[in-house]
Amino acid sequence: MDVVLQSRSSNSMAAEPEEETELRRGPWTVDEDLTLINYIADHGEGRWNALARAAGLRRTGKSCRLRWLNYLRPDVKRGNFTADEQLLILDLHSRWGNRWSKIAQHLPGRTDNEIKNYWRTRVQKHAKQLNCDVGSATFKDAMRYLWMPRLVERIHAAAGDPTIGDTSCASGVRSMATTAATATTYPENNSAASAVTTSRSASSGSFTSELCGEEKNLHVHGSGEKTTSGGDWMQEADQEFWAMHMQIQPEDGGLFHVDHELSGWVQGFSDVGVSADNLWSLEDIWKMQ
DNA sequence: AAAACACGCAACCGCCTTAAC
DNA sequence: AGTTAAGGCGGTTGCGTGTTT
Repeated sequence: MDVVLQSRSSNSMAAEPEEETELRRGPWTVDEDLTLINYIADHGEGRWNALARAAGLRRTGKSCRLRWLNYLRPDVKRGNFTADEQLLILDLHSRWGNRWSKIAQHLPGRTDNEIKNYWRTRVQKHAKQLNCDVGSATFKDAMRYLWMPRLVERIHAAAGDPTIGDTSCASGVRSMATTAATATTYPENNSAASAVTTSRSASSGSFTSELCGEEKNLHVHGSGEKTTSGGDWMQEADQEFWAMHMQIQPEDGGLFHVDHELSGWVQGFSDVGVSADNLWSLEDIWKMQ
């Protein structure tokens, strides 16, 4: 069943007579959207190839399906992801990987395409800034112990949680436990290493040693952050991440360990006389590499 | 003001699975 | 059991737009 596809760069709707049977590609027009919406309203969705023909749309069934599911469906939620949604994405991705449609099932109104785009544009960008792979232990550490707790802080702050002033590792993860536990249910919750599993153990009292290695609270700097779901919370967490992996002083005066993956860098920094205090910007880190 | 660059996102591609015949 | 078409999914592309130089 060969079809002739009109070039993506050619958006002209003024088809020549001999092109009447050509399938269109590229951005959808308002007319096409209305045609699809009206047809589905009358006849329902499914059997997309037949639907495309019956509706008089010169599109593939696949294209119609994609347009409907990702854009035209009335329950599609638009706009930025909330902190809850971002937290959920990070958590579910940590256990399921790139199973976008599966992840999307737990975010009502969000499409797999949108989540995939979010991951690629936001999350992978930060992995790149940390100069690590998204599958690396370094990145997972940053995600679990800093980005996710930071998101939970934002969720609680937005909800007016008075305990949110305490931004310690323990309190952040403790908060994450309650939020993640109530955010959704996980039909395949079998990942012992996942952040939420960890945080669930946190609620039973063993979180501090699990997450921080020692019974020490890491004091992270309040940055006058906004309590809305927007903002570059990852950037802030990046800074905390590097601060935590340098040998900075916890509240009791002890020292944190330095991860194996980062020890080389840390040594390099100390070689050139760089302390944790002036490592507030990733830009500086890149320059020093 | 203009060119270069970076980013976000809609849409397409190709592969795999499933269902119908 | 084999074939084929449709649906579903993850990966990738390319365009529009905003930002930086």
